[in-house]
Amino acid sequence: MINPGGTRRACRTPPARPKPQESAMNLFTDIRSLVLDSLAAMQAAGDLPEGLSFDNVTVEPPRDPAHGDMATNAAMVLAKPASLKPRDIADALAARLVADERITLAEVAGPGFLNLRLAGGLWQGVVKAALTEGTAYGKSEMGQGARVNVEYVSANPTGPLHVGHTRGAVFGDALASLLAYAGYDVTREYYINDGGAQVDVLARSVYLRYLEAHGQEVAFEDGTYPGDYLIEVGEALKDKVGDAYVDEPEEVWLAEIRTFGTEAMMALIRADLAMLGVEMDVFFSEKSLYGTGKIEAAIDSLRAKGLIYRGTLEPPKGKLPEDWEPREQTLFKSTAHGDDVDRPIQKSDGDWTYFAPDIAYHYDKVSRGFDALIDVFGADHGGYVKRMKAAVSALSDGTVPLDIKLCQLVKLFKNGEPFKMSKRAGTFIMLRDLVEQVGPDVTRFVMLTRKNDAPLDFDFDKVMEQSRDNPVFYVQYAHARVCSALRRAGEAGITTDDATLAAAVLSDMTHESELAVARKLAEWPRLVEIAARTNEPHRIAFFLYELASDLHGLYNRGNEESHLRFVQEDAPEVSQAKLALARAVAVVISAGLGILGVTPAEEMR
RNA sequence: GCACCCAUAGCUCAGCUGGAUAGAGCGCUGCCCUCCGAAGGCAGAGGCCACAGGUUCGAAUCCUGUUGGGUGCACCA
Repeated sequence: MINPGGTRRACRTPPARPKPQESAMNLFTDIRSLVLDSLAAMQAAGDLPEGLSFDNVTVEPPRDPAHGDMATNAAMVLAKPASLKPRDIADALAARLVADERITLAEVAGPGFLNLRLAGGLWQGVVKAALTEGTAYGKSEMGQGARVNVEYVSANPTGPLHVGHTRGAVFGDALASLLAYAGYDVTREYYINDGGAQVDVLARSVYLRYLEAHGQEVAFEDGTYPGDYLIEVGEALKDKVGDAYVDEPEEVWLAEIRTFGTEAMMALIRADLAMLGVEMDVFFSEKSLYGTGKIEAAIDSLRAKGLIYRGTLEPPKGKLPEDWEPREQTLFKSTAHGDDVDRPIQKSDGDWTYFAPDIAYHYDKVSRGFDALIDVFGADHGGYVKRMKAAVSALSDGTVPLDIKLCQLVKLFKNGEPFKMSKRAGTFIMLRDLVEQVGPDVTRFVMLTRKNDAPLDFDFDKVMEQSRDNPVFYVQYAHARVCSALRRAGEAGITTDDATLAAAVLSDMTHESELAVARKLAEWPRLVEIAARTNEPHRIAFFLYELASDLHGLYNRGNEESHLRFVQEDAPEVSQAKLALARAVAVVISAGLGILGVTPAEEMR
């Protein structure tokens, strides 16, 4: 619907073909290298002592663009270890920097900042990089191909996904894409909790629907799932086995129906995820850990490190549970790896606790050779973080970092009023309902406009609104605007393919509104690295919003100053220069939205 | 009682490895369509960055404590 073809073709941003040697263009790292080289030269000349660490030297965008294009803190960071005045270092550094053709001005400001003004040609380089590299402009090599496992969703296979799962699904998926973009080798993984008591409950619930399919009246008591989604599972079971289980006791059918039901639920969940555009690389079954010696192997590994023992835990402080009694259990000495108390891995009856298979699962991940693990949990699992980190630390001897990202709750609103969800009243909102109502793009983007650890208000009405109030439309509108301009230019007979635009001369691009856009574009590769380093994909969403804002500002400026317009029918070359910048914005928006899993609109309807 | 997360404009939120005069949106006030898409833009008002100490050239950011809110807390997942 968005993409009927024809002239809009020119606007699409295909993933750039892999380049021979990925020469990731990043103006900030380029200039930082220049600064470091200059500092080294100062050392060689005796202006700076030897043996200084330059690790804390940064080159970053200044808070106020009036200060310059970039700023470095080098003088302030080095003043103390070098026993020199910041001002003196800054002056000497400035003298060396301006000798480089890329730096037109370097002035000391404030407590010792060095503000840099860059040669105009550098902006041309940024635009050109975006146009020739396409959405690969901004890719980083910081990951160096390290293997990262991102586990997310991992909802129990007992029913369809609801809104709570949606946030984790979107977050995990965007994080995985972000890390891939930053040069990591990413595996997206889902842990199926198909080994515990809750799948027995599922099996019994399916059995009731099965009896119902045979015309029996059934009652859903406490401890069974009454959801309608099991009706067709019961019917499917009837189709498969006929009346074979109708009058049989649980021992006969439980195991098979458990498998049958779990598979049906996973099919449902996969379909839900597909609606959101989420595709996993690996579905890992908890059940596969049982009876295969895998749990025992993981525990043995810990035992070999002296971290398993028999003991009795202290009762929790404060309110004592009613039925508390001291028990001797098999414990994991998680306190040796930063946990608050040791954790039981076996119940008093000898069965494994839920923690044991989780240990085994993470042991498996470590064994598969991942360099880093990331778990995405709901905030209600916050109390679980320390023991899981302790387990991975112990299992990998501290060599494999585990980062656990907690996603806070999603609060639904309608017309500004909290939307109460109730399973009984049937007003519980499922992922499917949400996506069908507002679409995958809106769902995904909105879920990413908040830090993962901050609660999220999701207002059905606001999210459908097409205004600046709604960041999705705001960003997509910017992209569509560029597409529109390219279309019009095409109609005016101006050549607008990326290769032509990349060659356009931008030398007269001097207006502040244009420079603001160029600076923002230059910041993209840097932002990608920051977002990847912190595992925070929301930074991408905020960046895109700001980039869109700069683009809209420039566009509207063209209404007052016609020389800024993207399309000037009587001046094809000028148009191409303007369009090159605009098109570069579209490319970066396209790349950013690609990471978030949102399709860039070529036209607003 | 303990642990983890959070506290920034009237409201909803950004804020990078500690950096300059703390930024957006909404709402409020006033402007901009004979002008490339006004689904947009420009300008203005609005702050004790919860509080108190500490670290340092420099703290919304790091540390300690306090207050207020969320989540979790043996034998369930």
